[in-house]
Amino acid sequence: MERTQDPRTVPASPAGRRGRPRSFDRETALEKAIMAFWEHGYEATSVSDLTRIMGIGAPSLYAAFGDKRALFDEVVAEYGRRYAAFGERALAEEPTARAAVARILREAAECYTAPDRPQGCLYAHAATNCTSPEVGERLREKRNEAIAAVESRIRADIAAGRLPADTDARALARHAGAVVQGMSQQARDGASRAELTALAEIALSIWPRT
Amino acid sequence: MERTQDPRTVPASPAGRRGRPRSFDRETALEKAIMAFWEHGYEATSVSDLTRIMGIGAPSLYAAFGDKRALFDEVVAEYGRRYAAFGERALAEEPTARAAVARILREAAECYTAPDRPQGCLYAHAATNCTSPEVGERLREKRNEAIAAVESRIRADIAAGRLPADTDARALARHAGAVVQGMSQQARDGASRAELTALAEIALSIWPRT
DNA sequence: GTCTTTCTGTAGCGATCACTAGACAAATGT
DNA sequence: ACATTTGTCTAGTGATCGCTACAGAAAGAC
Repeated sequence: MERTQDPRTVPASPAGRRGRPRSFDRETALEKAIMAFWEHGYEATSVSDLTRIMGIGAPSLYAAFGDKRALFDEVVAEYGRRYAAFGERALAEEPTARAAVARILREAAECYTAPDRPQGCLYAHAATNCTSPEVGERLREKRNEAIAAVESRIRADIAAGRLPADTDARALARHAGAVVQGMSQQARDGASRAELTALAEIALSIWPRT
Repeated sequence: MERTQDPRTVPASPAGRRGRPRSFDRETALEKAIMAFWEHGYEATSVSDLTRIMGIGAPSLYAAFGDKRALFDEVVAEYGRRYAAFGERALAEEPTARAAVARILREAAECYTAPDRPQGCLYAHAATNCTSPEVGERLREKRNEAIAAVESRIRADIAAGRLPADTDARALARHAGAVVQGMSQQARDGASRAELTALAEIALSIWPRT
């Protein structure tokens, strides 16, 4: 539990590592995998797709990442850190639930239509209709956790008197979540950034003005 | 072009049809296929899944429906007639765009959480992350057509003076579409009918009171 | 140098995919 | 009766799936 670090996640070459060093950069390979899963989803991205896109052989992929499922788990985690953190940041940094949701909707419109990236949200689309139930369940939890986080932020505002006491926090959170999820779908269906932004502004008008 | 009717779609047994009659009911087999594709999506439903669920052998399936792709096309068409027609009906029957959208959102909450049926909307989920691009494109068109239909209904109301002249019809239609699509996702993620109904009522509050 | 360790490339594993050839079964037409 | 037409069944097609055995290549340890 001291020197034993998982050899798969280690950068391979720096001092102490014996044997032939890895011939590819693990991080950039993971980034390619993120893009592939993001665009085509878990099932529709085959291991041979991955090896071609990542530029490595299958045995190298399995040595570095475990198996397809473990690679996807790592992709989901890294995607969360790199591309889906704007939600948590907004909830943490904005002074009110309304401001947080407003920022989430606006940033979602931008994030989901960023050029040179797959459109929409990986959490929403990469594991729908999944043969492996656990993979689908993993992203389902991510979606429900996101809605629950908004809900508890709303509850905090209600408790602080910033929102009416009879506010239906759960429904309000589900509404925000539904709009975000619908925006992701529409981004994949070809909606422009301007269209999603206009959509988001309309959705925001349900919130009582502060 | 007169007596030649596609033998695959004909009920098989009534007078005039020679040869061994079909040993299963084509309509109920199609209904089973609808449920299977609705629940698991196009790719995740294998032909052997279908033959097991429909209770027929693979050659019978291919003789009666063509191939997997043609069966799915027929499933989509029948699903549209049986389960997704509430949208068109609302747009045709309600006196205003607002009333139509209100009815669509409320009926979607019910339709997407009907017991003993797959949750959510087949159009929204059955062909995401699809290996075959045409299949995915087919349902994408359905989704975009639905939004366009709402948009033109809104434009009619604007032209008739029932909505302000500066109303952004496209954004308003996309908003309604996003809410419906998000409701479908959340139904699949476990939301109850009551939760979706509450969500829908909130979304409706963006519309100016008539 | 040689030994050990680790990674890479080839080549192929068994399982499943969508799909079908061919033999038999069951109806109608004459 | 018999021929014709059509459906069903068994059994299997080639292709692809995720994954890996094995041999050779490239590094540190001695």
